[in-house]
Amino acid sequence: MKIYNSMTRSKQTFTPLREGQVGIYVCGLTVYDYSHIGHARMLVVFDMVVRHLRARGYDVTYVRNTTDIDDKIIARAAENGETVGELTERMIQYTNEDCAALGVLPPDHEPRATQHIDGMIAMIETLIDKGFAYQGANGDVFYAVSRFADYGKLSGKRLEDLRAGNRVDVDTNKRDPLDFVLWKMAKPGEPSWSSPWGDGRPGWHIECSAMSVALLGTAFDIHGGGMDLKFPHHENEIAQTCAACDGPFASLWMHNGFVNVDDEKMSKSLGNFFTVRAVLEHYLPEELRFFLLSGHYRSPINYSDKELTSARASLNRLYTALRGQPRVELDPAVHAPFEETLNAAMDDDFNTPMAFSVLHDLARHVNRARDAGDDASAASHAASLRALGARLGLLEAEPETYLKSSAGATEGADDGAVDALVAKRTAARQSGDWALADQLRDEIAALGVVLEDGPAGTTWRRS
RNA sequence: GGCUAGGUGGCAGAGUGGUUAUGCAGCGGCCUGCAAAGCCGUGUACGCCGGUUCGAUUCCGACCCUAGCCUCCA
Repeated sequence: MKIYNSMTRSKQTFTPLREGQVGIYVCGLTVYDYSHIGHARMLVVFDMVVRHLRARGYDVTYVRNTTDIDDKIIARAAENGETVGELTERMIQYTNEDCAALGVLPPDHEPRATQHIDGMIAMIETLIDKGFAYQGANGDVFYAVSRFADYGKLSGKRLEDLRAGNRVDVDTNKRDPLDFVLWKMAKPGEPSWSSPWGDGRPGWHIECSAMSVALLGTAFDIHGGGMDLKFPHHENEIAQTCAACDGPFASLWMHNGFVNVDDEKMSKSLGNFFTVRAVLEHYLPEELRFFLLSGHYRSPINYSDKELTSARASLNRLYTALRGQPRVELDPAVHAPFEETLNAAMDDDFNTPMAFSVLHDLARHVNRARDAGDDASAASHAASLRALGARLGLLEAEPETYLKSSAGATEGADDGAVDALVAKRTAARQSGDWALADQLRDEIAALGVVLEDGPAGTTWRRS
């Protein structure tokens, strides 16, 4: 298996530190608001990665943290007139709901920053003892970036360049403007923990260093997160963990690309911000998952109605092939070549677009066999399609249910009402009243329902 | 300005030193009461300019353009 390593900027053969076992740590969410489709991509991408590693026989320990203490959380809680705990608990619940909808399996460990404060304090103490950190005049503890020789290696930046392009306000508490905070002294009324330096709370970067070390040890296989986390977050994590623990940290760094809207980065100031729940008012969760995996995980993808509609069309084709196919055992002779192709695609740095083409290929085989009257072949190809779809967390719904489902409200046209209209039209067709039948079809179409007259009768689906 | 990714047919999006990606849309055919779905057929795409090569979209160099990061951020 080959995976692109952001650290070396090349695809490399993946060899776990311990044979057959993979430890993966992914930077999760800061829970102060609903999750948006950018978060969804990160969640879905690493879910896909973990699913594939497991399918290939690795015993995976997947850790995805939650940042539940942070400036924005404190500010938002105050705004809402609720406690930090109430806000974060609520947002974690919402995120879990989003994950469940998107077929994102729960990680093995979901540490929260506030559960690991002791580990963070211990790590900061070690960094101070080793001369990598110091307390500023205001009491905050900072990491001395210049002490860490490899600083900038991941993001390809040099300290001089960073200083040259520095736009950070001069902070007289720091020795170097690039130094970052490890421990922040509490302001009155803020949540705080006692520490050797006084009451305060951890800086963002130390959280992930402490949590990853606590759950996976100092050295583990894969560290992931969004593109934007590469600098400074991951750079700082490396500086912290390597300095504190005297050893190698993550072997491989994976970064997923962004979700853009109208070819621009999503941001609240541009007003092009989409939360997962807002999108799910118009599209099925599986459509969103399909869209998020339809491009390579490192490439940017552009969110738009057109793209989501296209995902819907693809999924309709796949489910239509599955529709009416009996569930049979996999036929190894049929399945092997397709599975091999899918594995080869996924083994090559998780090439999901190519994996998708295997799914479409299989759908064509199902349809072709069905049209040729070869029911056994159609059924076994359908079994393969289901199995390989499941590898990607797709096509696991009952086709009939999926095709009749709709993201939005069905506006009074529930399944029963549609069935009744279809029955009426069937009667008209049987009596040869094509005019009435066509009129009824128009009425049904106005409800967002497409009819398909087949030899076994009329079926319908929501478009 | 520095760093990092990219520029592929109408759209989206893989990939490859010479042979079909795939999906959507289009066109023709089959099927259908008509449709829909499906099947079959159908597109001399690879930013620009040089170079290497028998041959480059694929390798090398220059150029142009785009995006992300350099500030909280998936």
